[in-house]
Amino acid sequence: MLGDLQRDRRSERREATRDEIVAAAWELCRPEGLGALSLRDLAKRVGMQAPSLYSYFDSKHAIYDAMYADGARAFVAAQGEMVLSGDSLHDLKAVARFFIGFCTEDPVRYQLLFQRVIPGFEPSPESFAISVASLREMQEHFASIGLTDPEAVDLYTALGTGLADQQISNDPGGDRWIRLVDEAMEMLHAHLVRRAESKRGGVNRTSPGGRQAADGRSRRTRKQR
Amino acid sequence: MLGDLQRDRRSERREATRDEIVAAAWELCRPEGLGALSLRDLAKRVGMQAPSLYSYFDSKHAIYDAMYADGARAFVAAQGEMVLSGDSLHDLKAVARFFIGFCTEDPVRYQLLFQRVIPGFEPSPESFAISVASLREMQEHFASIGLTDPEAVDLYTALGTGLADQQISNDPGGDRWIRLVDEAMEMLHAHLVRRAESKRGGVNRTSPGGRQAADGRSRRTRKQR
DNA sequence: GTCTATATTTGGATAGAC
DNA sequence: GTCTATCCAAATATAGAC
Repeated sequence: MLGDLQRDRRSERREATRDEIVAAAWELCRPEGLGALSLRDLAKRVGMQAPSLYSYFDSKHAIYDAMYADGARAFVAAQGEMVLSGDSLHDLKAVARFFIGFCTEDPVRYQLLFQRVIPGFEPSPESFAISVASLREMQEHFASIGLTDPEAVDLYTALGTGLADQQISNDPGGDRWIRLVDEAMEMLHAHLVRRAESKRGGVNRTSPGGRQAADGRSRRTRKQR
Repeated sequence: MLGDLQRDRRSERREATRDEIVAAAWELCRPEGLGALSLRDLAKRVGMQAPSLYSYFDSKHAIYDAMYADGARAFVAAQGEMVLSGDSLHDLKAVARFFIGFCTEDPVRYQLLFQRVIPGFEPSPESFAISVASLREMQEHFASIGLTDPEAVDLYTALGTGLADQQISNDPGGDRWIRLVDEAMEMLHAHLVRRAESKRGGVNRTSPGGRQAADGRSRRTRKQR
């Protein structure tokens, strides 16, 4: 039992150091992008010699992978903060604001999670599983407001990533596209209502207070932003 | 005069080789992204030794810059192929299809032109000027169909890049988002019409055959996708 | 677990013969 | 303009003392 306690303290310490390294890696990448990460610089920043990092990570890619998992977990956490009302337009806006906010508040994280920029790197199955779960959760949100049509969801994700991407690329730190989020969602909502009227099935016309049954189970498991 | 002729032949040859190098660089980047370019590999691919490249380019960044200029020129050329009718919805679709087609047909080019992925690289003023000119041309297209409101243009670019980006990241080689272009543009058009009705000024409700005076000179010169 | 020392590889870039 | 030879710097990664 005493052995157990010791092992616990040790692995806690170890975890803390790993987290410290990952945090330092983010900071190191912030100014110049993910490609600018080097083990020497990283070690210096946490007060180690470069080889010592190998006590914590097997390779540089393993560090990227830990960063990926970290970013994905941040996404899940932020997603948990969202409060949905059941009103489709309101919730469309809420989810979009959340997504664009998450992307723009840390462009490097966005780069790692959503773009393939490191030659040869892809997240491990374990890290990837985190983001898959969060995307499933997002699809459940969509379903809860009656948004089950795959094409409608695709339209939504295109709008969301487009706004985020333009904001990051062309007005970093500003709000030129962020402030268009509500208008964009109103546009989409109106379109989906019209679409539903002609096709039957789509978003709720008006949100009847209560939540709609999540009748449409998500149809795709494919990775999607 | 004879001297002139000789110099001409020589510089033509030189230009041809430069082009050959740039073309090889594109191919080399295609599989793994821009970060995977190395001078040794590049030289090997064109049948040279690495140092010989320095007869043609001063540095690796100079090669990226030539690639950038090449990509921007391709954009201009493709843009020239577009035929616009003066009908706002039709032209909205045409421009969007052009843009998404251009982006998705060569994701690495998209990466170089529209994303900052190489640590420390930015295009030279001369190369950048090419893309600035093409963006001005695009804004004139917008103005010609009465799309002069900056926010409307921003909404348009967000939609365009979002569709392109999702297509590249989540369905490379497919058409899952490409096939949504027309619907997206109809959505945008309807929105702008409604917007115009309440605000006065926006897109033409219906396209009166002839072109509308490009009254609204583009209000921003800022770089924009 | 951290260090020093070093291996190894691979970059980009230069010098100088031809 | 192209080559060989080489430099130099930086990178990842390993070995082994402490």
